[in-house]
Amino acid sequence: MSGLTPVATSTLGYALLGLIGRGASTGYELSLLLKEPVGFYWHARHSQIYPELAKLRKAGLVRPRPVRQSDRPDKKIYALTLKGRSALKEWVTEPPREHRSRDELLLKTFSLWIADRKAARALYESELTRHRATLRRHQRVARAYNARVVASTRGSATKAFTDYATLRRGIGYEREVVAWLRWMLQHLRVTR
Amino acid sequence: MSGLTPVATSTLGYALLGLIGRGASTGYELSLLLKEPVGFYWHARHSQIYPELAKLRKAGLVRPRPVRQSDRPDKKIYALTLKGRSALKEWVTEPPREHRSRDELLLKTFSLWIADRKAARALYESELTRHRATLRRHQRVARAYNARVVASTRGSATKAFTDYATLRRGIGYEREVVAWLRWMLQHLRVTR
DNA sequence: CAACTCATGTAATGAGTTACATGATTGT
DNA sequence: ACAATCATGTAACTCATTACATGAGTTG
Repeated sequence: MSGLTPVATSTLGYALLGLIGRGASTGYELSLLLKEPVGFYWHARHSQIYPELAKLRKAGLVRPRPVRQSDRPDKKIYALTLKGRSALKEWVTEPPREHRSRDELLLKTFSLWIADRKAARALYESELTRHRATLRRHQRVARAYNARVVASTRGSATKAFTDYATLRRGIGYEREVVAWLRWMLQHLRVTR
Repeated sequence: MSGLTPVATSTLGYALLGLIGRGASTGYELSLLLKEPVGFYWHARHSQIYPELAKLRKAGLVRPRPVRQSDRPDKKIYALTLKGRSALKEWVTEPPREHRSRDELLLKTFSLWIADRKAARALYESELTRHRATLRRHQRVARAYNARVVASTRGSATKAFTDYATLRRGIGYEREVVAWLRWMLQHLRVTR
């Protein structure tokens, strides 16, 4: 009667299902995606991905198709099974478990009262440079989507929309960090 | 000649040093702090804390003082050693290692194209409620500090300032999440 | 009388990183 | 010659969660 929780896999497993659901992929391709665009909010390395794919296969959520190649190593292209597709669909709208974020820079900030002022300035300045670069990168990518996709009224069930939605969050996040870093530096510059 | 990295402990170890450096504490007190105010950016449970305190003690970074009690269990109050204090001071301004954040809600958003629209709305609405509550809680706490502390010109080396700085980041973060969730809901409400 | 606070630990399991291992092709 | 790309795996280790374990005093 109530909402039973059908935990078929770990969150990483669902990350892989989500990627494979957009198009059949090899473990190698998944490792690239979980590094650069998707890796911004869910990161994993190949050493975690290959064993997880084996688990998904044993659970009947994905099916590999072996592809022989002559010039490069053979590969396996994974696709969702019907079971995998419905597991993904269910998981997507279940409330996320409270995840305890860990932000090392904030942890350092908490103890900044003990720090050398000059060293502190250097830290926040380099962080500002890093985050500004990330922000600009996100914005460059976003310009491609922008008006076209989102202005379309029935967009929210398209991959283009969900891509843009995550990007938008990334931009908002980085913008906020940059503003905060600038505020920090303002207060660290007052040397008196 | 160059900047050698003096990794004396894990990041959790430095989290504990940072807390103990503000005032000698028991493992129990540390576990409460790493749950509620500090836990917003670095969370840990008692089962991780007690073994870590033992490691810090063996490394000579903290020193426990046993306190016998009659009405409640005995306890150990940990204080920083000189070595512990300088380890903390060094760590604070070292660049944080690129931490790969994991945001389950964004991962779900990425695959939202597959979801049932009504279920999706419910998800983002409940997230909005949660984050609005957190934001209000942060803002209530911030009102106490506000003008008084930060307006003081030489504040940045005080615990009150660093507390306020982390809080401010928390407020900015939650505000951004709330704005993004509202944007998401706008697009999910268009049912056509 | 049940739940909560104070107080400290250990054990088992799961998640994630780093390192080990191999090997052809292509570009600098 | 050297590094990078494609391609897949395993092993050792660290980090983190959940569960096990105990026990007095207070609050509802």
